[in-house]
Amino acid sequence: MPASTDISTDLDDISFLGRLSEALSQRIEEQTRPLFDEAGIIVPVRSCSLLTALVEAGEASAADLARALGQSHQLVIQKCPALLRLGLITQHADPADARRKIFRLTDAGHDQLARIDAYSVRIGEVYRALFEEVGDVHGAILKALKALADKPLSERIRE
Amino acid sequence: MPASTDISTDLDDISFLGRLSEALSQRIEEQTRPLFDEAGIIVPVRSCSLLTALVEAGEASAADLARALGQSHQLVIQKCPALLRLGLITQHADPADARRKIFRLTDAGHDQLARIDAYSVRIGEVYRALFEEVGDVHGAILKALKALADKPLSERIRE
DNA sequence: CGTACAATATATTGCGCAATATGTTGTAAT
DNA sequence: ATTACAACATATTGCGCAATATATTGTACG
Repeated sequence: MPASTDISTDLDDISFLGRLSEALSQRIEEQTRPLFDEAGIIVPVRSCSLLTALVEAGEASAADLARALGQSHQLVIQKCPALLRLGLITQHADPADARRKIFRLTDAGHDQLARIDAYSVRIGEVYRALFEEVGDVHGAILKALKALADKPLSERIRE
Repeated sequence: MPASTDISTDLDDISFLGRLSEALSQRIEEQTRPLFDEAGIIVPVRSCSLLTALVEAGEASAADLARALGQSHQLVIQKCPALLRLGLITQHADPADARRKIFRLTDAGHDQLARIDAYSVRIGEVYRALFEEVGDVHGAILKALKALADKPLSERIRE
């Protein structure tokens, strides 16, 4: 367990917001894993979206999935071996294009997605309640992301 | 450069907030490094707080720094060799306790902190302006962190 | 004194991601 | 047809962090 004590909230420290948001990310991930374990979900938390994208596509290559997810296709390829080992996906040669290898969900993969799906409504409620409680975290982060994309810190500091 | 395209904002996905906050953390870090390079700051972005804690303490062991920073002392010890190599800190035996090794800032280390310090006022202004623009991101994240510490996701989902 | 235990430092290993490099196969231009 | 290039898959390497294990030294207590 990471040391989850104080985090500097000093506005003059350029990284303080980075540290805070990273801490939130970690906390969510570390609270998700036990939840998945209880529910018999063996999918790596970081690969859920991959499976979701795959079920939506029916079948897809690593490059397809990467495009769908906005990730690098190297990252997708790094994640796939674990999913293959867990028996959640299968890999096939593409008869039409020898470069491509096609992934498909197995029955076990569908089962896992169904288990995840069983939580989705409740999860939506939980997050909405959380935002009610603490304010619109995700809206705020989205806006901050966009603002920093439009005008990076370096530019802001020069003005 | 990480693929910085779309990120799922689907509330029903338990990890969406984790991904969002991680993206923010990454964006800040990747915008900080070039800024540091311009300013002749060679400190690893993630080790700034370590140097700050060290200058405040005057001298400190890895365990001291870990306590001050709320990090594991293993992590501190992992960061120190790089700072030693960069000539920013020195390591000394503690005459009073052979277990402890004491770190001190070198002149170069003080110089680096001075360079960082030269930005701090401006950085505070930039963040305040950012929060004016997009809302109180850091307040929201802090509250979310606290809320999840008080009542974890698993508990919230069961209710 | 000696024995258990606490505190410290450190090495090792594993995980997830980024970056880079390589090799293969399709495609388009000449 | 050859040549160049694009797309794809994959291996390798490195980074930062977490977790574990180990060794050393101090401390407290019998």
